[in-house]
Amino acid sequence: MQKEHNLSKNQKIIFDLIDKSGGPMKAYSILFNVQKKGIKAPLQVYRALDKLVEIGKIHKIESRNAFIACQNSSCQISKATAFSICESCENVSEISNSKLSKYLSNFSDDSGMKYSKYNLEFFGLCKKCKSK
Amino acid sequence: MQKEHNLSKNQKIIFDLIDKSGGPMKAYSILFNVQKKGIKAPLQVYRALDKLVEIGKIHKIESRNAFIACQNSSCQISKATAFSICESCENVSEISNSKLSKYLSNFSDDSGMKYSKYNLEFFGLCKKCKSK
DNA sequence: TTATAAATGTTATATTATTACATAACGTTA
DNA sequence: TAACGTTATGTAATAATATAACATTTATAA
Ligand SMILES: [Zn+2]
Ligand SMILES: [Zn+2]
Ligand SMILES: [Zn+2]
Ligand SMILES: [Zn+2]
Repeated sequence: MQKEHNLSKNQKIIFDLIDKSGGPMKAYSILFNVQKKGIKAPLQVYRALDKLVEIGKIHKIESRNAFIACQNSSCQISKATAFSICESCENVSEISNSKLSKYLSNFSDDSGMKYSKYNLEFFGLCKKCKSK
Repeated sequence: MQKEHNLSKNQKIIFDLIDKSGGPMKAYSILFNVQKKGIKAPLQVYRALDKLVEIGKIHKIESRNAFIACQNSSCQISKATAFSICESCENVSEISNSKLSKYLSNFSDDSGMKYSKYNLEFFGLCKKCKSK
């Protein structure tokens, strides 16, 4: 059972926007879209984004400086994320593959470092773009 | 046998700096450090960085907006990169593990997407920081 | 209630990266 | 060598991404 997070007003506005968009959104595009709802400053957006990332409702796509709603109901803690990114249309989707996540979560090398978190980004061409 | 890339003047200055630093460096810190050598503008730095990334002499640590010299002589093409990052001291090292790279290079899911590239970042505490 | 933490509002500023345009150096081959 | 195309450089301006600092309000809970 997951912990229920009661989102605050700004957090809810911003999460709903990202979630409905169905894809990755950039911070200033989010800002532009929520100005009519009274969120006027970048910091208001970044604070909500930080919190949403922290509780796993969204993830940051590091290579794109963009944020996407979690598409994987079981990953509320954002400690093990994997994405596939189309380099042509920039479509992004979250990879939910238990073998992969098991493999990476258990990965260790000879550095003596214990990894508590990872983020993996795969790049390529999606079906649509490949057939063009 | 790898292709020999003759670095241009600016590319060489910037690669040498990053390489000697032994760790990740940020673009504007690089800029500051090479101003005495005549490189005065951000764009000069970013152009050299782009080229160095393209030919695999350096990699970008996406989660840190920083650049590190390739520590793995065999990865001149930057298509399959993995790093371990200490969240306390920000030490970064490139992971060179043939099992891991084989596993990820061959990874495919049911999306019909063929992945030509990946970047993986592991996070945790390094030995030193753990024992503090 | 009272204190504590979490969230908000606002202004300013810092950091990271690109556009646009002009010039110079380099490598190839006629 | 001369002409051509490609790559690299120089410079100024600006765009895009993100945080600092400070004041106030709202939610949580002892
Ligand atoms: Zn997720
Ligand atoms: Zn695509
Ligand atoms: Zn490398
Ligand atoms: Zn450390």
